[in-house]
Amino acid sequence: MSTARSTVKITDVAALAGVAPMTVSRVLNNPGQVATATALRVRAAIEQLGYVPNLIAGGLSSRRSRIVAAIVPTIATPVFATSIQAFTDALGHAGYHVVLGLSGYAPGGEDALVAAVLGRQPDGIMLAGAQHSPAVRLRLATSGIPVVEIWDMVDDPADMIVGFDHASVGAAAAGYLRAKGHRRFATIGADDPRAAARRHGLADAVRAGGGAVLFDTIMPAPASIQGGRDAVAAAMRHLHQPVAVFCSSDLVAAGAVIEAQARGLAVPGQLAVCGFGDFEISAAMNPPITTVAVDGAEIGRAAADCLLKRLGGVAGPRRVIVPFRIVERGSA
Amino acid sequence: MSTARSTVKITDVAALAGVAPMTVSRVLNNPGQVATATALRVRAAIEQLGYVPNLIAGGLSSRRSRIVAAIVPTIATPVFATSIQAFTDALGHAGYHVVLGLSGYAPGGEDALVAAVLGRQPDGIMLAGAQHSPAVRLRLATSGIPVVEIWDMVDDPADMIVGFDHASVGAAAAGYLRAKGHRRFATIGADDPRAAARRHGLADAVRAGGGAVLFDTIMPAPASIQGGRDAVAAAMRHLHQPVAVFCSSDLVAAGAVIEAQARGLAVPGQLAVCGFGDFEISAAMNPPITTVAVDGAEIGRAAADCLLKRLGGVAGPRRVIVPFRIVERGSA
DNA sequence: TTGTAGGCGTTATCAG
DNA sequence: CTGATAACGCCTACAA
Repeated sequence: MSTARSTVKITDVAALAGVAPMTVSRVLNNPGQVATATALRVRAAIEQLGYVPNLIAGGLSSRRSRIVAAIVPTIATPVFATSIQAFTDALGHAGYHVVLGLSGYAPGGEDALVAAVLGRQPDGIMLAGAQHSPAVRLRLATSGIPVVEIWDMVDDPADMIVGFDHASVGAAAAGYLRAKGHRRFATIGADDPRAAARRHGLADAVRAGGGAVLFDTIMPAPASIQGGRDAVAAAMRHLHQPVAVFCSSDLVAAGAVIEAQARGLAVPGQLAVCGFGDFEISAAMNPPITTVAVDGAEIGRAAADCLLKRLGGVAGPRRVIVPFRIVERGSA
Repeated sequence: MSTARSTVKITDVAALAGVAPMTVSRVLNNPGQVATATALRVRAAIEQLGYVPNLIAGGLSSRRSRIVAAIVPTIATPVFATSIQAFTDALGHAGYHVVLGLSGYAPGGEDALVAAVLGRQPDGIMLAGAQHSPAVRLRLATSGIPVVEIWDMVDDPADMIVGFDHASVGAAAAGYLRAKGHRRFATIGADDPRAAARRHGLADAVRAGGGAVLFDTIMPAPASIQGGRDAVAAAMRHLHQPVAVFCSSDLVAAGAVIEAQARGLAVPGQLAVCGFGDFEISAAMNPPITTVAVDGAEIGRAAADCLLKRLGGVAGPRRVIVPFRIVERGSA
């Protein structure tokens, strides 16, 4: 490859190879349609000129941008970061690029972002959660492109959805903790809709079983370790008997364990702690933290698969349930 | 906004508003040039039709994609995630979208990614680190677009660079720990070039001061809490006197503290621990972890500023040094 | 302040 | 298997 100028275009390659631009295009996009000898000459010319196809022009012409948008509240927390990582990897291998949109946790942050990103003519779009404003839903519907929602599960997704039911997570945690003999509960969680669903799932199951939820702490999203510490510190002013705390995130759970230990409370004896997410920190703590494990990377991969299937014209499932499971460790 | 079909284009808006397409374009891109009354009619038409400009077409025509590429090894670790978060936010406010590229830590992962993403005709590109293959450097140079490297500092950046010198971080940590009376050291770190530079910076300073580095542990990148635990567990078979460990990441440092506590070693008495990054976990641990703080979000913001300045035709600094500082806490 | 003409670089389509 | 032609939807440049 020579030190080519930046403006090598398909016509330059075609001229050097002695073919029409269309043939160069075919070598790149439909190699099977081109005679081997011709393709060889074209590839040599591409190499020699350092030609990089202009995907903007190609996208305009073909009406396929080969871009997929991914919109999540934040990537500064492991939940979405792992999914985005896997999603981007999977799509990258298929020749797609991911445009990242960070909507924050403020209501309405999503709308402007979706509008802006749709102007990019993405071939598909991925969104965190299944709760979107009517404006967003309308935009998605009129855009006509495949949509995958992730990290949630509802009966009526906008299009496709990959995740699990959060209320069931709470119920499963309640079942596990009850089986361990706990009857008094507390929750600590971030102010976000999915965390709320898990909290309610736990509370409903606990009450149905004759237990009690003595204390709820809600902190601004995203969840944090320090938030967990602070919440336990505050709760200890009110709670004078052992409880089991269900945390909206393993970060919170880790904070709860740290604060308990700093106060000389036995974990799980005086404070049993159950987290959510199975982040790395949970297995590495001492005691290791019992948690509800969800494979965020698998969610990202599955979401990419859904999109790629649809873009390939294959009808895939509308709802993909990625299982969660309770990982019993030392903290509860 | 009615439930418009997906293919509303600028000519539709123009027809409805009774103006030329160019006037619609001006309303969107150069509002100052259009009479207020005209602009009002145009905006009404845009609203009514639910028009979303096709940025692909606009980009092809204007030769400005309003896309910026960001290429980092991973976002599954707080280091780059916070920078990407801030970078994306800052550019989003200026009307740019970020295309995310995840190169991994394997050598050569960057090359294909840069080539592919340059086909997208980004207006600028951000890369983690200042060490790139000759192929990548050539591509960047011939592309002619602004480049910002982040999280490193060298004399000869590809173009612009925002970060700090990693050897100095190691030296500063050594200085701090020596002042605390430590003479025996160990390092635990990920196998990545910047971590290596910090390690060497520490080792050089330690030796220059008559101290000794007794033990080095290198783990595959990215760094992890469990990696820190394992490293301390392994080191304890060889070390029978107190040492100060310098960790390549606060995750590693947290693992070191957890493992030490699990073994009944006093921190900092028998094992002093210094981390890097000032991630949330460090302040929240007990004892809280002494670390070298770097503002990853500030790096992302500054990188965005550099790019935006250049794209706006303003000459900015080539090298922006984002300071680090030692945060003294309980672990060292 | 507004409009007209032309082209951005590629690919769909149809013809050979 | 290869080529010619005509868009794709918008914006730059110039003209009125």
